[in-house]
Amino acid sequence: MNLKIATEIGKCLSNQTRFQILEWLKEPEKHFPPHETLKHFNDGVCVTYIQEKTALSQSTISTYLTNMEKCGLLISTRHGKWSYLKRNEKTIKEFTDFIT
Amino acid sequence: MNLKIATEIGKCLSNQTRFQILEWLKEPEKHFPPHETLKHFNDGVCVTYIQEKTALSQSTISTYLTNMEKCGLLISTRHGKWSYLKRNEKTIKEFTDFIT
DNA sequence: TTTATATATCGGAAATTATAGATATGTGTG
DNA sequence: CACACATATCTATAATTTCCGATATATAAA
Repeated sequence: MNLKIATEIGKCLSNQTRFQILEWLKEPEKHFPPHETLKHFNDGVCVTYIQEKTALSQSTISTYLTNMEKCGLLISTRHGKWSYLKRNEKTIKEFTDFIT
Repeated sequence: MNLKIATEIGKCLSNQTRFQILEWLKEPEKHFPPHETLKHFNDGVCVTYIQEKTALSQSTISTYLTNMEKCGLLISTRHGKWSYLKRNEKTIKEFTDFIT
């Protein structure tokens, strides 16, 4: 972790919706309905579910999630036509260690 | 710690200068000259030293530091005409716990 | 009380971010 | 291949943030 990346993460955490998404993804089963095709949350939650819950537009949420992945906060996995997002606990730890 | 305050902290960490200040304040003696009047760093570093090191204007740094104090990242202590800033480790810990 | 120094606040121009709609791309299905 | 659906990217406008100079306030010293 370095200052530049840490600041990029800070930018993601400077918006309530993005911060909220990171919180929701701590416990996907508690905040999202089960996936019909994929029977588990091992790779996180699909973009559509996250988008519906935030009530922001699809393009906005897609951009948010892309940026959160770019700076390492999230990990994206594609299964067929769906993208699933989960927390990247390794980077999150590096970030909190960097602050502390 | 709650989402709103955590996001305010995120805003402070979304700017490289502010993030850098928080890092410098981990080890004041390493990054700043000794204070002439105050013989220790127990209450942190004065605004002027921080401002000089960043090379941004006095008004900008003053605003930065005020905001960082408002959201709980820093603690401000006045000694005479100087204000000294130090990290608020308690809030920082609450923030990192909130993320994790 | 006047002056000098340290910090805070105000007002505004420039830069960046937020957010949406339109469109493009990727992928499974008929 | 054509279609439907999930996601990504492009473009543009509104909102927010950055950052400064000017000015105000607080405190100490003369």
